[in-house]
Amino acid sequence: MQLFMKPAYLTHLSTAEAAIRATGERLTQPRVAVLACLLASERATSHLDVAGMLVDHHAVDRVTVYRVLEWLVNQGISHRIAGDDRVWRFMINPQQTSAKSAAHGHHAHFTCETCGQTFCLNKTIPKVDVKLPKGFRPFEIDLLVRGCCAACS
Amino acid sequence: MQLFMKPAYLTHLSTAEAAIRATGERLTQPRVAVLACLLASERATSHLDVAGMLVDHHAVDRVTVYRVLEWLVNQGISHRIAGDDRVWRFMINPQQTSAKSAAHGHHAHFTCETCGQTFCLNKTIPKVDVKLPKGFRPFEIDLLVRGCCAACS
DNA sequence: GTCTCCATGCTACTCAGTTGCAACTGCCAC
DNA sequence: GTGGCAGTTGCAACTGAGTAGCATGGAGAC
Repeated sequence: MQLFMKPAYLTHLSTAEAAIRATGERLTQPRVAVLACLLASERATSHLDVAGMLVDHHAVDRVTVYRVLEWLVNQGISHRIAGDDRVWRFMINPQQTSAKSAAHGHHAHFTCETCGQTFCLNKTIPKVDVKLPKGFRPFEIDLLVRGCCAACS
Repeated sequence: MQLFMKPAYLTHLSTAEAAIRATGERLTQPRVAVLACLLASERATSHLDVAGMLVDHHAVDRVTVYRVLEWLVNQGISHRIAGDDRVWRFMINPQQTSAKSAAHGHHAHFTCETCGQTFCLNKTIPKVDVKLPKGFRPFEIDLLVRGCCAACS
């Protein structure tokens, strides 16, 4: 008898598998499971969240979660955000498949000061017009909006 | 005989003292010294940098440095930035004196990926035009530009 | 099926930041 | 100037995110 709902990430396992195959790197169970977690989450996810989601069906060592998340960033599949609580949070890049260039450019996020959750704003890319001092060259622009999300308003 | 140069922050002690008096809170040596350090620094300063600057003339316990820096943020005198290395860095607010509202609004910073230093861009406030999803209310916008600073270019 | 090399899991570690508590001190009232 | 007290500081111990080293395991090539 199954008393608990299936975790949402299980429905993303095949997508995750395909994305990892596309990189040409090794296909392993922890990589598929961690990526499926990110795919299933609409919000920025910490390593602890990932480990928590996996604990029932694909228990993965916490160090491995760290390494897989870093690997996903290196592959350009996801990117990471430094939160106010000194915890890295991870999100799938809008262009899910692995083009490494996707890791660079604009990132825009919204952090709710009430519930602490972080959302990606990349669907509505903000216009930013920055004038830098002489000699400063920009590579990448991160935008973080703090406020109150729809659920907490 | 004085073999070493006077640390730069010593010239800011009186300004720091005045700013702390203006808050109406207690005037203590660690508060004056830490604030003088921030005033003397054009870049974002970590608690370790502050403790290092003070070690010769105003040695302050590291826990006290943490507490004073947090107090300065609460007073609206400075603000803090979460860096890529999970270390808080602190900067004086452009409107140095203590209006608490100064802590809210726009913050714009530039982080050099070569030397790791963070600069404040508030002299040239960038234009940001963000469209948020329905129900999301913004309080504050942080902008972080990554790139290469003038010295490293 | 075998072999090789990369990924994983485990343990131990580092380090930024926090907590608890006793001692100290700035400031106000007298 | 003195006394009292609340807020601040310093110290030691702790927490928790992230990292390093190393033996083992397993994916993929042959």
